[in-house]
Amino acid sequence: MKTIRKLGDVLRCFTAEEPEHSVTALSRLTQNSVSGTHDLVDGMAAIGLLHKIQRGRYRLGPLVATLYHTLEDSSVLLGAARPVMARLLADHGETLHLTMHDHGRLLLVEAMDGSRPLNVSPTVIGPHLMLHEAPPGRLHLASFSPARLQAWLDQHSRPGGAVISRERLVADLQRIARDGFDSGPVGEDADLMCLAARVLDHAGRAVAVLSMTVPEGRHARQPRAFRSVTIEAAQQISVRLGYRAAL
Amino acid sequence: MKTIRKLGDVLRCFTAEEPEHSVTALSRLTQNSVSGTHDLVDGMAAIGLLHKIQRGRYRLGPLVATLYHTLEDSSVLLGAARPVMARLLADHGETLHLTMHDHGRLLLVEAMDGSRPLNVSPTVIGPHLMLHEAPPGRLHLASFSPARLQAWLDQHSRPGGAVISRERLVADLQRIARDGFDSGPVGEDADLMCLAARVLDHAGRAVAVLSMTVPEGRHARQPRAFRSVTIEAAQQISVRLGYRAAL
DNA sequence: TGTCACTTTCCGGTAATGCCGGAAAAAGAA
DNA sequence: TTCTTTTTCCGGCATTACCGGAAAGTGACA
Repeated sequence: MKTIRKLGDVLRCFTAEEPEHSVTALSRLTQNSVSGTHDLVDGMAAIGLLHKIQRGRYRLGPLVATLYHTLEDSSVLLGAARPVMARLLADHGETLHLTMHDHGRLLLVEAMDGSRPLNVSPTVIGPHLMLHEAPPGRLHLASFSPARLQAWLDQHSRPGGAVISRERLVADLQRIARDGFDSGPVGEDADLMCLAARVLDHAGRAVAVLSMTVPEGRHARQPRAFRSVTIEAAQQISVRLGYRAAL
Repeated sequence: MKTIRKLGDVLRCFTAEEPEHSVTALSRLTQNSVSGTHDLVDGMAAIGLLHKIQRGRYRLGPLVATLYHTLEDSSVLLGAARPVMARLLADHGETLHLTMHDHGRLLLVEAMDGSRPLNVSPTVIGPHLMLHEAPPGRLHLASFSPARLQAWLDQHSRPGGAVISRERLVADLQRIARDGFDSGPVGEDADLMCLAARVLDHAGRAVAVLSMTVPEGRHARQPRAFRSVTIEAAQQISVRLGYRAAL
């Protein structure tokens, strides 16, 4: 299904930072011919996935909004997570994210903006991050099957490498998988501390990750408290999904 | 681009009422072979547009949420409409919709739930409606080019027909285009009164329709007031988009 | 206004691949 | 278990997505 993969590549080019693209820009980004990209983009605009503002200016289209509304109405995960996240936000005012992963990519399902005078921008966590670069992604990695993890590592730890020490990462992931929790900076930014906890569904499968990202200063004052409220909230979501802790 | 059209067809099968489908169900709905549908759905799940819950149970996927968040952050229309709609909701408490259209289909961009004891369900307006069945869609039709309207009519007024009187509809559309406003029931439901007004962008093009749907009883009491607040709100959105009324 | 540089759009030939029916595998139902 | 239903896999064929090149369109600049 080459067409669909390309379609996905094109869709992923549209981000909050770059919400608008021309045909040539997309063809460069996706490494395809201009004319081929034109056909693709034209089709996507025809079904409403993209919207053609002007000659050669494309943005995400109205179908995205339509689909999102049905997702919103029907997603058990969102339904379970929203109230818990809202409560967490009300209590602590820190920036929150709910993520999933998809074929080695981090997907942002829900983001809530912190309400404090000094708080973390909600855009720090997003699809632009490699999985291993921040706690949410590492938690996703930690729930990969061994074979899948192998494949991911083979793909990303090769040349000069995104992953510096493969052995180190694997060891970390084992610990993370055991705890269902990870914390650390986001990428290289030592001013941020991201705390991430696993969300499990009724069958005990890892379906998502809840994370709270706070300024390192505030975190340093009471690290254990932050850790426990994050884990606690993630567990509440899991329970709402039908997970029973003590089986 | 057959693949993309099919992809669109599949996506549109997912609604708030039917958020989950099996492969065979989708193949029936889209009138394609089971195996072909399987390939398609598999690919869509691979890029995250769909999510495979279990063997043969598909829902919309996390990519939809991700894309929506970037749309939300970047869409000038949403940015302009949201505050106006929120204000309108606060003032009157009636159910609101912001729609666009796409190749003869009604697309729901934003919906806000009424806050009164008796109010209209937000699901009455949606992609399931034919364009001519409710005021928002008629307003979209009214801004079609003559040729495009011809094509649409040819397609929908044929056999025993969705459109009963073609001449009547055309006359109505001319009036609607002139006023930038339409009101009437939603489909056959005479208990509902939907008031819809056109939203124009900086270049004076019709980009969306704002509508307010109220119980007929409340509407009958002060029809002119409802009409004017709806038109007023739509104009506010247009102005926020850069439209200048008195050119 | 005319020229130039660039981008988008159109178009036809061809290699690739999406599509289909049929078989196998998996999951329930009884 | 056995039977039924649904999903998944597979190979061959026809369709079509893809590409390069040409044409049309757009904006910049003098």
